[in-house]
Amino acid sequence: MGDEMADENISDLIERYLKEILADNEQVKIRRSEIAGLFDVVPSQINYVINTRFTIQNGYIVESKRGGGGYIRIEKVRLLDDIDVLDSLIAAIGNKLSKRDSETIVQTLYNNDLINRREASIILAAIDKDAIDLNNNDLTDIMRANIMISILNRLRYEG
Amino acid sequence: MGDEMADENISDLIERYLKEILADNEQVKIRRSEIAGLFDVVPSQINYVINTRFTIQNGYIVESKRGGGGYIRIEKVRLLDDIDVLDSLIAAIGNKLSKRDSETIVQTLYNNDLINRREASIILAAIDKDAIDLNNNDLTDIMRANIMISILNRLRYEG
DNA sequence: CATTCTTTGACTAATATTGACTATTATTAT
DNA sequence: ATAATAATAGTCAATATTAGTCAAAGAATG
Repeated sequence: MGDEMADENISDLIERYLKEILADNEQVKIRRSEIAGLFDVVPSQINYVINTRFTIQNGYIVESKRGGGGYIRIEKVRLLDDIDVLDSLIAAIGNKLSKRDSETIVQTLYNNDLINRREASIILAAIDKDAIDLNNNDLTDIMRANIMISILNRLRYEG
Repeated sequence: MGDEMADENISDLIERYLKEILADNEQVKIRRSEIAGLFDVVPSQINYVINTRFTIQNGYIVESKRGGGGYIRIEKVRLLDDIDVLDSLIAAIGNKLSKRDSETIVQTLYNNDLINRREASIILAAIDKDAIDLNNNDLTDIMRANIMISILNRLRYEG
């Protein structure tokens, strides 16, 4: 317990390396194979580190591009102070979401000043039954849940 | 290290070069082989850059002529009014929509002041690959098209 | 021991780059 | 005029260069 550095695994080291850069920068842009080479791990371990340690819940958004000149960019975002509403809404959705419940959620977001009227309208259009219909009510509810969760995660941060 | 990775791919550099000219001019007229020579790439790469980055959806029209004195001209399109923008975007979507094209559309909406930055990112969240993924690329593109059209239609009367 | 977390690598997907071949237009020769 | 040649740009498929996914194996934890 006294010497706590010694028991870090490589994923932790990579996480620390990236977060040290992010302490001084709003974002870090890497070439996956370079970082993998630096720590002598397979490239896909970089994905593992990112998926487990740089989530939106932790205040990071990640984007990437493949092909020549490809990269992975990790960006720090400022999380909103009051995210409890979002957390509980996401938890309540689970993996299916009915049209009626989705409307309740949008209303809740509006009541909590997390979205304005126009944003509410856009969200409702995105999960409109005709848009996401799949000739299968269960699949439609799953799709609606996925889209809604994606949007709720977006609302976690400002900008 | 940190903010900048020096290595952008060449296509991005060519795109940036042309857009810098277009920032000050309504159009740019080039000789394909000259630009290719300038960036030390094969001439057909110029076509690749144009086809992937100067589409009508992004507000450019391209015309060219072969033979002696041949050229490629890229022209910024002036979109008439908001409804026209939305109509032409909807018409251009058809029944499938790739991630790349969807990003172009959102950029066009933003450039034409039809949506703000936050609305743009909500829309992108709604059509995010992970959200609408169905283990089937074709279905994902269809779903993306449906959702985008639904949102665009909403914007028509949302004002 | 059971469970969860980490590490690995084979396979997949997306994007960029290249070059051989084709098409069009202008210029030159007959 | 017409035909040949030169000077452009276009298309498409092969190859190269990245990152992503997933499941199995291994390690750590309780």
